[in-house]
Amino acid sequence: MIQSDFFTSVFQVVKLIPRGRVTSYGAIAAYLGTKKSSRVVGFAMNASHAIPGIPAHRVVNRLGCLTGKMHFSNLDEMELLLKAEGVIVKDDCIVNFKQLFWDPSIELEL
DNA sequence: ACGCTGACGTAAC
DNA sequence: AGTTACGCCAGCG
Repeated sequence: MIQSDFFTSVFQVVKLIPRGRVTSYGAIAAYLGTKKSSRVVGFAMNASHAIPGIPAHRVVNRLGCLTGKMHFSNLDEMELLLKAEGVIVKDDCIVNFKQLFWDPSIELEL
């Protein structure tokens, strides 16, 4: 185990995010059963920098805003990647976030 | 070794 | 209904 179980769980869920979809920290946290640990989920994403295959750009806050873009090499990186997948990003926020929202507690349940 | 902060979200006032 | 405070876990000062 390179990361803690919680971190690993987060990574697993994030890696399962389909292309062109996005999810929120809270959704992942809720899926893990610790919705109060949403902060830790975001923090886990920080560790994702060392993990290839972790589309952190697909993970945004519950408002659909690219709050984590600042942590990318280039601020436009996250936004660019999302746009490349068909995600409409305006003012660092996903316009059709509700439409592209991918909830693990729902998608994975089905 | 102790305490603060941090890519959020919910609860309480 | 809006604002403030708190909780979670781990990394870093």
